[in-house]
Amino acid sequence: MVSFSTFVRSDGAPIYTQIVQFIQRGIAAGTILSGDELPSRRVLSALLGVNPNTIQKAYRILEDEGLIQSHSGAKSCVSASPEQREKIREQLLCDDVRKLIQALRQSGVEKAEAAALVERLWDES
Amino acid sequence: MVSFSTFVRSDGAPIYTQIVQFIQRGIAAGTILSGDELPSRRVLSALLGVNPNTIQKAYRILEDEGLIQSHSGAKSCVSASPEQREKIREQLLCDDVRKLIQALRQSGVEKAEAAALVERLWDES
DNA sequence: AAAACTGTATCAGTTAAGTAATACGGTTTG
DNA sequence: CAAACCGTATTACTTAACTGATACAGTTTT
Repeated sequence: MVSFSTFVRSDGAPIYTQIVQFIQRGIAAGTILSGDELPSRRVLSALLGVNPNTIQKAYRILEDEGLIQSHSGAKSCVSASPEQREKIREQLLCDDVRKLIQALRQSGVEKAEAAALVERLWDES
Repeated sequence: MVSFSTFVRSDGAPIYTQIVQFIQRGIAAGTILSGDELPSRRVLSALLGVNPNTIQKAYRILEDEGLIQSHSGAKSCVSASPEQREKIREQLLCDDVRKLIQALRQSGVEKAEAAALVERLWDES
């Protein structure tokens, strides 16, 4: 069963987006494995204090991406192949890093300072 | 006069937010200096192809932060003290980097790999 | 002074997010 | 079989974000 105990609702991003990313990153990290059962829409909605439709929206997106499978009546489960996992990991990482690089460049930061900043702040979180 | 020639409208973030960040990062980088005139609401809206109200919203935020000054009838101009500049630079950088670190952590990336990734992707953009 | 600019304010329209209630059919469990 | 769960679908409402159009008063420029 996929655990949401480490899930933290953060900034202004939509909840369903945060849920999608939580699953995606869990798969990328290897924390969430293929075959793992997902909490039902009703259970997770009660757990996170949101509407079941919000969970459904997130699960729907993940299913469209081929990362989970849903069968009417039964619990949904993760179904990410190793190829998908590696692909999504690479994509997530590059997207995140590129976004930071663009921001730092606009702030006049150089390559060396950027890398140093990442290492310095890594342990403070 | 503050130039928007390097401004590129990117992802799904609100335009007024992107404008605010563009100015903030320009000040942090030293590209935009105190005393520089800003394009008027109408001129910039025509330049970027958006509504004047969108520009007004961005300028209003910057004024509330004390980074620019507006006098009814006259052009707005940048008014960021060196202390403000350093403060905003530190804040922007840390916010951006911390956001990345949190994302990479969730994806199971280690500190060394993160720094290496930043350096590797730095020259590809 | 007149024209052309400027910032400011107000109202309206569209879209998306989030919540809510309800219903139906399939699967699992006792 | 029956109860309890599951996924799915539909409709409606509220709120905020974002954009758009217009009008008004002050400043600059000629």
